[in-house]
Amino acid sequence: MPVQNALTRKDGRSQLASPPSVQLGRSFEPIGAPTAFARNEEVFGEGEPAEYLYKVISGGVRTYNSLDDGRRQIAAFYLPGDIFGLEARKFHSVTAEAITRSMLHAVKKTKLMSRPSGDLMMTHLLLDLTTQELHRTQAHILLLLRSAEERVVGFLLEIAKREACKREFDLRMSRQDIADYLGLTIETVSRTLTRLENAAVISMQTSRHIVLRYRPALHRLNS
Amino acid sequence: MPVQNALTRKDGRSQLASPPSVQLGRSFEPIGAPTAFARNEEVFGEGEPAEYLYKVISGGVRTYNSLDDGRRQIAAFYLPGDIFGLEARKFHSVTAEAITRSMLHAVKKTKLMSRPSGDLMMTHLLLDLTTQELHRTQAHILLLLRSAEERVVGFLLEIAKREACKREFDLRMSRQDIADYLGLTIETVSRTLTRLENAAVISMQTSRHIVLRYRPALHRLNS
DNA sequence: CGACCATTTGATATGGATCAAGCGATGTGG
DNA sequence: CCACATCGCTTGATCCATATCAAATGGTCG
Repeated sequence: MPVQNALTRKDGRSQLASPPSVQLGRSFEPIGAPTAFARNEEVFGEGEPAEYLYKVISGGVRTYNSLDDGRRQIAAFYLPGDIFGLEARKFHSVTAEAITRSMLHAVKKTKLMSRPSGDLMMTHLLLDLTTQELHRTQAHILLLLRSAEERVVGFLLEIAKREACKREFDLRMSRQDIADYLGLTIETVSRTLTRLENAAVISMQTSRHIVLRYRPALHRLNS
Repeated sequence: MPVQNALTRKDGRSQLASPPSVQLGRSFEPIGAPTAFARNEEVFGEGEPAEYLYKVISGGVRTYNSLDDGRRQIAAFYLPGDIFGLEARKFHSVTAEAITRSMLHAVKKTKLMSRPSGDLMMTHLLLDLTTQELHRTQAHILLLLRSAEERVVGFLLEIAKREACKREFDLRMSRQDIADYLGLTIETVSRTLTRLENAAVISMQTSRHIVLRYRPALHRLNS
């Protein structure tokens, strides 16, 4: 069931005061039907031509770079409502995969361009999206400098902010995904979550279900 | 003496096939005179309104976030020809300071907007700059995941690519600046450089003057 | 020359990686 | 319906890269 946040209401209009000119939904009025992707299915690969933008309807997507030493750096997670597929160059610099079964809405960029005043609209859309990506990326850098515990807490707060219920939610991604996003090992992520649970800061009914029990501590750790 | 690279020739036109629509110089034709900034002088501070774009004429600039624990994360170094001051929001999210005595050319954004077809041009300019920033930031993330040695080598190659002479150059920034950019301590940066010199991969006449002596080893380390 | 600041070098401590094993849920074939 | 394999996660023991603490060196400017 797709989560509907302020940027993804059916009518495609935001109710938030949009920082620059963020009305992303507007340019993404349904054209064609959403496509289904299976868990771990590739949406596009590094190096392929970047012709489409995608909007997550349900499920979730990870984008990543494969490192030469076999590791994987996850660049971002895209949750329902998020748009991805944006690239600076003509080709994708990351690979995108569904993290769970997902519905994605794809729009060909040239199609957007060809509509009346498409160029201006497209440029604005791209600027908004790029700006948002830049923000996300800068925040990611700041996260990577911190201790393992701070990274994990930062990650939980980041996800919580984007989920419908900010206090209790299911993680769509595996421990390995989280580790690859935070630049940690799976063991460290696991141990850190266990420690947070022991400290009664969070609780986990199952390994994928998180309850943020004591926010002040989380924000203190996230300082 | 400002370095002139392909993007900053006097006529403001690039000779490179520009990836998206990068013609940054064009919009930055001299309006008013450049301003001098002393070493460590602040150009703008975190939280201030972002009204101007700046172009580095000579010297260099660092942008950074102050971390709550007193550390400092340098987001980027801007060298002659680079444009900075771009912000997603209405306010600066970083502080900018001159790393050496620098000449900067400032252009008020509203001024660019008010010129004929200013809005379209401005949007394109912002998109180009934002895209470039996004690239830089993504590359920065990948750098931060590597070992100390790989980070330092990556940094040297990154700087070399942007300097006039790619084999031999002066570092405009201190060891502390480098450390804060790479998420390392000053001691680790220093030790790593010493080790590279002992391995005859680089040489340093002075601590600020770098000669890349053996590229293959550098690229191997950068893999 | 002397003070100051940036850099280097040395000794030790430690957070997180690595290696290894155990556990719990889920699914499959007999 | 149960034995068993598989997969994702957790837990434990040890190791190592980098931080930390401390001091020496060198370069610059008054």
